Amino acid sequence: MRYSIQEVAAKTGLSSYTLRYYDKAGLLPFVARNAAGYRIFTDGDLVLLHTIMCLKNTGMAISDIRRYIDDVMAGPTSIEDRKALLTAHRAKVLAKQQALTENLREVDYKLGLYAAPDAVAQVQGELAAARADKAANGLADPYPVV
Amino acid sequence: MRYSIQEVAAKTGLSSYTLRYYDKAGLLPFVARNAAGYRIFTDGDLVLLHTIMCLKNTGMAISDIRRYIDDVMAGPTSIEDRKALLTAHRAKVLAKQQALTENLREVDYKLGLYAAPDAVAQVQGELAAARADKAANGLADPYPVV
DNA sequence: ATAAACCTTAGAGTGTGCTCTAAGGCAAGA
DNA sequence: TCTTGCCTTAGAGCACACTCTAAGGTTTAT
Repeated sequence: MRYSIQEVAAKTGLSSYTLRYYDKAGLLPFVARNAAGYRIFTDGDLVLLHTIMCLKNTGMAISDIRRYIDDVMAGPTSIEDRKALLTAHRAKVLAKQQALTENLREVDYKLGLYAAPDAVAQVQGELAAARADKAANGLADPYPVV
Repeated sequence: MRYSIQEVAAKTGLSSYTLRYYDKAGLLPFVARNAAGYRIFTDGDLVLLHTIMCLKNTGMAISDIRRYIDDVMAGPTSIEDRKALLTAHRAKVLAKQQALTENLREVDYKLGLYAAPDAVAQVQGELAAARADKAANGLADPYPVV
């Protein structure tokens, strides 16, 4: 099957602007053109585009995705570079996942506090502590009077 | 304890530029000033700054963090808004975590392929399939000859 | 008193990833 | 043939989160 840029946009959820931007950035060197210069995507192109979106969705920079695509275009000789690229990327994603989980725990703690039956009392306690901290340092109270 | 902007920068890992940017964006209305206009941070301020970094690290936009800080300044009357804000944020973070995990599985699949003993053969197979896909659609082969 | 090292502000500049506009070519139906 | 609606490009514009510069005031040590 052959697909126009709008069809690919509909299939992937990317805008046609974004697809052209990716092409301009060197991410789509494999996409063919017809006699008029229109892009013609094939199913194989969609598989590669899926990989690109996968890397993008895990936070890889466009410049690094480009390096990966250059590797794919180069064939089997680039396997070592692909491995290095993806291994480094994988480590970054794992670190990000862990940080996300830790930070989310704190958000959950706050949410638990706000959902507690004595939420008002607890929040008032926090506010009192913050005011005491300012007073102990000889600083004005920045919290509006309730 | 009282801390200068540089001391807070060293403690948090944020630059002094970023701290001033956050202040300008309304994220630090609770930070006091001395007679000369210098910012004076207290330990209580660092707790709030930690919360700000926690929200930032989970991908919350500055404008939403500002709304949360406005809530904190307003005291217990804003508990419902804080709950709404954090609940919505939590859902987004969970969705992001899940997407990250799914996309990482595909990266891992690719890595497994490249690490396999027959990696070269598999990559050559992929390349052959991509070339066949182009040929089947009457399109030129974009892959350089090896 | 003066130099060095802080701090302040306003506002300009940067990097990333889009997002859109303008000007024009191509395709298909009335 | 004309209109409508695609497609193309180059390049401008935008949103976000910083990051830095310039000009000037403050603090501290010598």
